[in-house]
Amino acid sequence: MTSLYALCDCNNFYASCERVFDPALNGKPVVVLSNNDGCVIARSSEAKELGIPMGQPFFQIRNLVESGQVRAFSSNYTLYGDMSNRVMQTLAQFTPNLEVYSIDECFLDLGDFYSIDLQAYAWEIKNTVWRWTGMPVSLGVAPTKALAKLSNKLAKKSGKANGVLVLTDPNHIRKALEITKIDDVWGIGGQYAAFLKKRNILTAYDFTNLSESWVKQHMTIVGLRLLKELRGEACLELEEVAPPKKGICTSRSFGKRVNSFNDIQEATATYAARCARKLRRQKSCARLVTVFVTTNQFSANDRQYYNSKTICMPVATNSDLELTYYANIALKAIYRDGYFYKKSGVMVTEIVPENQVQLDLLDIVDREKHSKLMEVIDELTDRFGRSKVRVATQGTDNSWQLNSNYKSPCYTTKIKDLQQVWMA
DNA sequence: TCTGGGGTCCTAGGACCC
DNA sequence: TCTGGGGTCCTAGGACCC
Repeated sequence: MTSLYALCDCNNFYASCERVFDPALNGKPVVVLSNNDGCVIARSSEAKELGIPMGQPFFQIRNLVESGQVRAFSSNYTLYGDMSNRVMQTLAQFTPNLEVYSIDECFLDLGDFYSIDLQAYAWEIKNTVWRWTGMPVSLGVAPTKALAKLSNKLAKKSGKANGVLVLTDPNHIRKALEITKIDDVWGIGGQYAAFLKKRNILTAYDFTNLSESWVKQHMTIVGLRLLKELRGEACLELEEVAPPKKGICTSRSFGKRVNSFNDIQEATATYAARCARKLRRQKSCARLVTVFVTTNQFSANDRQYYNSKTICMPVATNSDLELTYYANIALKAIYRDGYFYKKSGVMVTEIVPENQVQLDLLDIVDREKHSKLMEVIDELTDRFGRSKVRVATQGTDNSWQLNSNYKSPCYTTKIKDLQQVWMA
């Protein structure tokens, strides 16, 4: 039995999300900015044509935005997450087995659909997603996940394919491998691409002609799997349920330079509480908490400082109160006066399922009470929004918070924002 | 030439992804 | 003035054990 996968990928996802709710943006260059309005993380095709690269610092294109040539948006993850759910639910109509690979990508297992007209089926998927959600997508269909990825990339690039490419014929697969540059292969990053090019491996096809032992020796077992996948042998399985995360991190750059302990303390407590909430959402607890702080690496004038501290807590927890408490102790251990800080973060690791926490006989925390309190806090947060209820250390001033000066309304999730659209 | 040998666990670091 | 924020897996090498 041969395998068959489709990779469905939203075109310019964040930019397209902004467009769905504001058709006036159609045909115009649109960019979406990272947190803190720092740099460009998504571009509409018109913005790409203007030559705006991924990751370009926003201040370098601010003039284009202010002169009206480009529309810029601060990232609005609530909106994007909701749009993503709508797209995935639509895709679920077309196969019982799918893997949500990222916020804008999904693998569909088309297992034994070889007998149907795949070209027509792929077009039906694309058209249905468009009709139901307003999201433009591209589809690549092939016998393995790596080939489906490659096929998807070609579907996007080729005017003839127009967003849908089915690669099942061996001759077509070979042709596709030949015209795919080695740097465009899924799983080949900058380091490996440079390494391979030096040895005159320039295309995906060149790569498939390497020996298994050579690839394994130089690129580990990960490279070997990729080699087999590109040759048509499926090695990567569909992961239908996301495994629980082994580490959870919340970190942000500050909206401005920060040099007061109080501000960093508030930010760090807020990040710790957010980690706790992420833990509760996946029904886990963590034993280790790490706090790090850093100054602005891009600043030539400021004195630089980076440090981190990990604390092993007596009992694995997912309580806001405990995590903010220990994060604060860690922060005090590494904080030094006299620096301008740019970023801090909290990481939790050694994660275990909530119901498998090792208890400690000397434990003085009333865990029953904490867990009930967290339940209430989560409910209030769901209803009234983030940080309406919080630990005192999180503060009320929050002058350290990020810049987000170009945010679109949360069209899909907030009544107030919906009204704004209706009134307009 | 040849310095005992083999197993496990942990960590740091390097590669990749979106 | 201004440069994102998450994650994963794999390997090498050291510590430790018998």
